Amino acid sequence: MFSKTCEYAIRAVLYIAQMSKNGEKVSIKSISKGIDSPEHFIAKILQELSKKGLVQSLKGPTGGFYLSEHSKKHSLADIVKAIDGEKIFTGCGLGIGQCSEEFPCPIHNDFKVIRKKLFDLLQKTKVNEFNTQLEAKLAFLKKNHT
Amino acid sequence: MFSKTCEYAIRAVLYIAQMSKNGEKVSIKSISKGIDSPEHFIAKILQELSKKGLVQSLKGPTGGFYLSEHSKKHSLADIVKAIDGEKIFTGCGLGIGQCSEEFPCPIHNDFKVIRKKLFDLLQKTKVNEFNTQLEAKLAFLKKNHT
DNA sequence: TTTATAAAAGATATTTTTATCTTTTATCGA
DNA sequence: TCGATAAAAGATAAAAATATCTTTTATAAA
Ligand code: FES
Ligand code: FES
Repeated sequence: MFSKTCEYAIRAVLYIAQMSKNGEKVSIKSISKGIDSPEHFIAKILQELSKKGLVQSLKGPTGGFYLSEHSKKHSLADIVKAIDGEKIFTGCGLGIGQCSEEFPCPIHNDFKVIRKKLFDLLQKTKVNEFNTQLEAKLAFLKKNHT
Repeated sequence: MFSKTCEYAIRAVLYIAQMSKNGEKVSIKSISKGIDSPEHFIAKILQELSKKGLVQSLKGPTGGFYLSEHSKKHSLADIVKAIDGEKIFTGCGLGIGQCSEEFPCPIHNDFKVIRKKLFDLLQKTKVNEFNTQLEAKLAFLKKNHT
């Protein structure tokens, strides 16, 4: 569905949202452990998200990643777009050049409904809305939640 | 959503279904043109689908690809499983080890609904059900339908 | 001001996906 | 039986995704 990079990205942002909710900053090491991803790889991904303004960061001691008030309101769709692009939301399910009503692929009519539902879900979901669930361990960001 | 390989695979099978509906056989060259895919690449993919019994083939002059009565009843989900595996139907949307009710990721509850809808759509759709639409040019398998 | 820290940036490596090319095998028709 | 045809099989190549390592820069605290 999403690229691995994108999966890591979403999990990282949700992790940062939870861990920084009272103004703390979160290190790459902590994120890497918290979402079970390769440390250097998630660093690269966060660099990209930082450039695009989806997360904030500060260098140096006591530095780390956090979310501005604005960034807390970003949606999961924003992250997917930043990493994987728009294809999943607007592209043809069978990969013909362009999705269009005029020259539809065979599954166009059914597929566009599902694609829309996926977009709506990701669009309405904001990155800071899972903080309490994560805190209460009612939701998880990695397999080994021990 | 699907890999490029999988997109080609589905389009190829739909093309074969249409072109071979009266017992004709379809060459790789024809398929490659009909769905606008690299000739050698679609050959490899069809080899795989043939091994797995999703399409039939015959070598030699007048040879080519076709669908047995049984193969005509296969679903798009069967093709997706054969090429991309089950991940898209059963895997976690955020890529944590396993999707489970017990240790769900934050989007689990919403995501599983969409994943299910996608599966149901692909499962109920059989490869031979677009023959007349394709014939009538009401649906297309490539961008340049000229 | 110096030192330690942590992210940014840049370079490199590995793996997987996508694509191409060549040789072999099966089958048909002459 | 022979030659042409078309897919199967195997080898190789190119591109993209994933991952790692090293150096640089910014920042804070001592
Ligand atoms: S044309 Fe294929 S999904 Fe719209
Ligand atoms: S655990 Fe993530 S989708 Fe079920």
